[in-house]
Amino acid sequence: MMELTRKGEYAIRGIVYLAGKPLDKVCLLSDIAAAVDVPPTFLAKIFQQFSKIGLVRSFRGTGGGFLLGRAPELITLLEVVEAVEGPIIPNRCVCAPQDCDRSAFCNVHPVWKRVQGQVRDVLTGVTLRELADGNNQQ
Amino acid sequence: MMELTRKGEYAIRGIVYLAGKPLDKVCLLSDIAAAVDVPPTFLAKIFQQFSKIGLVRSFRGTGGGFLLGRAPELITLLEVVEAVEGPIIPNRCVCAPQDCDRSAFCNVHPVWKRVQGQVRDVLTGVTLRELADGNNQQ
DNA sequence: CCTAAAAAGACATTATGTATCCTTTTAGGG
DNA sequence: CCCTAAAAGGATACATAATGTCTTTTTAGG
Ligand code: SF4
Ligand code: SF4
Repeated sequence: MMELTRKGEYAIRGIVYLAGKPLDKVCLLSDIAAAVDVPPTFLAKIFQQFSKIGLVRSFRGTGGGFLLGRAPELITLLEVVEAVEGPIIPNRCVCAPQDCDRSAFCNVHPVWKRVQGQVRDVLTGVTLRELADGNNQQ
Repeated sequence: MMELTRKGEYAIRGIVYLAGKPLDKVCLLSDIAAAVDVPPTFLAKIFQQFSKIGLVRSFRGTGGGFLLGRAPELITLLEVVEAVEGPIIPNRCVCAPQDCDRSAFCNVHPVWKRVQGQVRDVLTGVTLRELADGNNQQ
């Protein structure tokens, strides 16, 4: 239960790699993919998603590539995860109580709310800066 | 991400229903399924799993059915969830660091450990007694 | 023995995850 | 103005997991 998908794992690897580079260093997708050991075509899809919401910026054509959309200390792990995995929802009713007609009197419902809060808190408390420091720094 | 499956949801509904009954009241699967609005055949599979690990006790044949394996205040939500969904694993490496050769220098790894701990803490802090009280009590 | 009820196992269907491939767009450089 | 590099977008293929259902077997009471 509650398992991150490959996509999410790859997404984190990729963007943490970027976070370890200078902010203005344009990185080739193929280089990133090779460095973090992710299928390049898959990572391409992931970075397209990142690009759409501004987490990374992209440049096409010769000399193109990717760089981080913001300073790594301003990007939380929660943002990254939710960008590719969708919102943190331990149970359907957390997001859509109206879908379950038991939610009115259900004592389990608030527990999932609490789980959601805790997970979000942990992930919000971690920035890409912290994740990048100590390893792929150069 | 992190979404409970139907199976998990159904499992909780079913066992919470049992927890709301007297400890010695044998309940028919068909009755439970109807009361908590779950496909009976599916709930049967779930309760078989519960039965194997002693979370519920079962009796076959005429007059048979299910009852709770222990007092509801002694069964945590974590037990119930892990029984049907498997362990709480936010990422593969939490359970098997050796599977990822990056785990040695990875700063993300401890974050997932923390997530796991928080979720488990929340679920451990809730017993079936608390979940049953206030609604299907009779 | 007959019937009620759970256990066990096989099967069917759908949804999700995990990619790959091909075509199109964009941009730089000669 | 072309040629090439590189990302964007769309379609597709395959594997795995989720969500059930069905049938047969075992167990137990009356
Ligand atoms: S029964 Fe309770 S926990 Fe389950 S989906 Fe409905 S509100 Fe949520
Ligand atoms: S890279 Fe880090 S977070 Fe990802 S699987 Fe490996 S150890 Fe875990």
